[in-house]
This record gives sequence, C-alpha cells and structure tokens, in this order.
Amino acid sequence: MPFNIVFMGTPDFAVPCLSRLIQAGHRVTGIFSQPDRPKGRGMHLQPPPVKELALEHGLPVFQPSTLRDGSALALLRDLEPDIIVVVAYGRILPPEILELPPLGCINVHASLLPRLRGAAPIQWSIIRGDEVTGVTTMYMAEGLDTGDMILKKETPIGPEETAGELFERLAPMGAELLIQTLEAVEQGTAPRAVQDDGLATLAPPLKKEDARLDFTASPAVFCNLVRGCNPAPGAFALCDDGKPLKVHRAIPVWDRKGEPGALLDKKRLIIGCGDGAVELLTVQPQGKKAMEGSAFLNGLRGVLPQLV
RNA sequence: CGCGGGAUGGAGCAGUUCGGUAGCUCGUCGGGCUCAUAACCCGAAGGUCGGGGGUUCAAAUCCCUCUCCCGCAA
Repeated sequence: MPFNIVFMGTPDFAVPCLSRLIQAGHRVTGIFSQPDRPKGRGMHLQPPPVKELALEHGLPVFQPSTLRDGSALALLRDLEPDIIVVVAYGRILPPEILELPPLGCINVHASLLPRLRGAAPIQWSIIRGDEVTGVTTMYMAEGLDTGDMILKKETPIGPEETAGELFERLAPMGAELLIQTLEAVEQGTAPRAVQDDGLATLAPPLKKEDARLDFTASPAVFCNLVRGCNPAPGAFALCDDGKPLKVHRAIPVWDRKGEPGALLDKKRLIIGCGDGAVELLTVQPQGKKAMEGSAFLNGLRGVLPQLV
C-alpha cells in the first residue's frame, strides 16, 4: 500500500533515489528542489538535476527560495505527504515541516553516521583515508544529520578509488537503502538508533583551500586529497609563478626522495613529497585540458616546474 | 552580454609583437651501439597551422566572422 511521498532533493546524488521511488510505484505527490541558479561559464541559469528528472516524469516541482515564510508549509499541506524523503536537498528543514508528515521525514546520507555529517561526506571519506564508508538512512532531526538512524549499508573504499567513482557506487546504494527503509517504515519494523554524538565527525562543503596540495605532507595524504577531490573540485598545486596546476591522478612513489616540490625525473612527473615522492599521472594547467604528466613535461621546454 | 586562456603532424608546446622555407620535447617506424635497456647515436614517415571570408606578390602571422575546448568566478 504505497503512501504519499514528497521528495526533496537537488543534485545528482539524489537522482537515483527519486528514480527508484518512481520505479517502485510510490505515489510522489510533489518535488522540492533548490531554485535554478546561474552556473558555469556564461552564468546561464541551470535547473538542478532532480528538477529535470521530475519534469521528465511530469511531477510537480516546487523551488521555494525559503522554507521559513509559511508558504512552503502551506504548499506541503496541500500535497498531503505521509512521509517526506529528503536527499541532499541543501537546506535545513524547520521544525514545523519536520513535524508535518505523520510518518516523519527521512533522509539518505552518504556516510556511516554519526561519522561525516555534512554536505561532502564522499569527498571527506577519501581525503581522510578511510577504508570503509557507506550510506545511512535516518529520521530527520533539527540538527545537521543528527537524526535517529534507521538502516545502514557499508562498503569498502578501494585504495585508488576517486570521489567520483565512489559517488557512482553510493548513489544507487543509497537509493536501494531508501526503498528498504520505506518498506520497513511501512511495515512498522523500522529500527531507530540514536546517534552517538561523541563519535561524530564533520564533512563540510569543500572550500578552495581544502583542495590545495601540500608537498610536505606524506605521499599517502597527498594522494588521498587528489582522489577525494576528483573529479570536483580538483586538487591543485601552486607553481612558483602563482598559477595553479590541477592534479587529477597521483600515486605514491616510495623508492625516490627529494626536496618537497622538486622534479625528480626527466620523463615522468615525479615530485618530491614528504618522506618520499609522488608521481603526478594526470595534470591540468590553467586553461588547458587534462593531460598525462609526461605530456606536461614535454611542453615545458626545459623549464622546471617549481611547485610549492 | 561575468573575467580570462586556448585550437600548429599521434601527445604536449614554440613560432603570431615587426607577414617571406613548418620548429622543439616526446611518440611511432627503420637502422646502429650494448649482455641488456625505459639509456645513448643515426635516419624516416607524418601537418588543410580549428572552419569560412578579406587584405597582400606572399598569411600560422594582419582584418572580419563562425565553431569548438578549458580555467576562474558564482
């Protein structure tokens, strides 16, 4: 017996969840998504991915600029949700909305809560060097990802896995867990586990400076940052001319040593790093396409890149 | 009209200011050296210089225009 669902979500991560909801035959009575925003080169207005999917299915989409002026609440009442499903919506729900649906508001989060609460759990799990992560569903509370947990699914992180690759695995995994969670809620068998705040860690949105590479760090830390920032926003090193060099792929090199930032090879982009070295496999100079490290060296015409 | 960089053999780049033979580092192919090699030496193939138009005796280079790629910012 499907119930009325209002879905709130914005970016790509939320798309599989909505897609599975529709596929599973749930009655989605309305979609909330962030307003279209000017984005990318040219600053053209871009609809969020969830909106595009919703429109393809002819579902009503709402994009209020705020949830706190009462009109959103009125709107929600008309949609008569039994439950609200929130996936990366990008906004904290006020208490009156959290309390509106009889079955509550549930959320899909891309980490094993209470670890990595926040907007960028996938990137941070890799940047921190975690070997395991997963997805968690929870009953939403007023705090940031602090609600009582319902279901969890773990998955190992590959030693060379990038944030983009992990994203591709976690998004469908989250969608599947969402379906299971809804079934459990429907049957009244959903577990409810309080989060241990003492174990909580944060995964705030990545800032520019977070993606800055440091050649004095250990090769492992360096490469974790590269993986965690791939494909976006892209980890970068600064050259001595002040220009950034994005590093898309890098691996530790343990049998070389050198001054941090110094080039250690003629043909490959092996750079001294921490107590060893790293090889930059794929880099991208400003204004250029991504290229192999060796190609970057070919175009330097004898000038050494002084990375700092 | 947000700011900016770019398009030159398979890859990455110089050459464009001040028009006049197509260059560099690699890769590929052939040969040599070597116990051997990703090292070294010799040689070769491969380019409508993004598209179109214009100026000129002559355009990668100057003028106009179009297409595509990318960085930043948001």
